[in-house]
Amino acid sequence: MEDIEKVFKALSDSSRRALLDSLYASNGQTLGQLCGQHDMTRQAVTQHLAILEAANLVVSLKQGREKLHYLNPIPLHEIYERWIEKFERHRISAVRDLKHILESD
Amino acid sequence: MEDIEKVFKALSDSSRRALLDSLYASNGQTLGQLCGQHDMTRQAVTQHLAILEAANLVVSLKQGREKLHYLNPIPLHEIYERWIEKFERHRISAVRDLKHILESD
DNA sequence: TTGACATGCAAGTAAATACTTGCATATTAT
DNA sequence: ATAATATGCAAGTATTTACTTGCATGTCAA
Repeated sequence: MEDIEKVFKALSDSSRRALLDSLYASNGQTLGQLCGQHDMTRQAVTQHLAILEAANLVVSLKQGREKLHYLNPIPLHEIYERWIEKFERHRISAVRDLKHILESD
Repeated sequence: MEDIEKVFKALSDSSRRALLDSLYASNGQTLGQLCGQHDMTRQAVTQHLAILEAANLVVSLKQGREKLHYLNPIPLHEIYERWIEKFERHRISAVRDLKHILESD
């Protein structure tokens, strides 16, 4: 799968976005800590984290028997460069044009 | 479904992202024109466009027997505000910190 | 008004996805 | 050493999703 495809698919699930929010609030959490904040089984959290890691949105590091999880903002930056920036550039005028088009029916 | 959920799900499919690219290259295309550029059945394109419309990424307008499709950049802006901007703010330092963390194992 | 064209609608199928369950392995503390 | 803790692995299930198929409706041109 293409890299950016993995990122979008990872972000398309609300449980995974909630995990990212947890890590934004407190970076470097263990699997157990993340489980404590979300109403999912540990295995579900593990699988979601694996998808986030495959998308490179999360980087993990084993320390003893614990696994620490860190956010990586780079894939979000890539989405910005590919899918936000160019639309953002003409956003105001594009919305104005769109309104005119829709009014003319 | 939450609004931003619809947007992420809409963006998580490569066929739909390709349709957005087509509309970015040439806004206001009919269903038939979009079908001509993508190796999918008309019905598949219709269903993808319905998902893009439900996410408000595309706005359509019937004109006679044709249906015209226009990009709407607002949902992308909302993703930017909710999911990109705040990570972007500390991106450089966050990546530096991440490297140090990963080097220390 | 008849035929060609553009799109709509809905049921069915196959594949992908999220989640569960049960057991296994590795690390730390007593 | 032993028990508690933290995580890994893998098979099974249920839901969602993408896609196909077939027919229906609406619009325009000759």
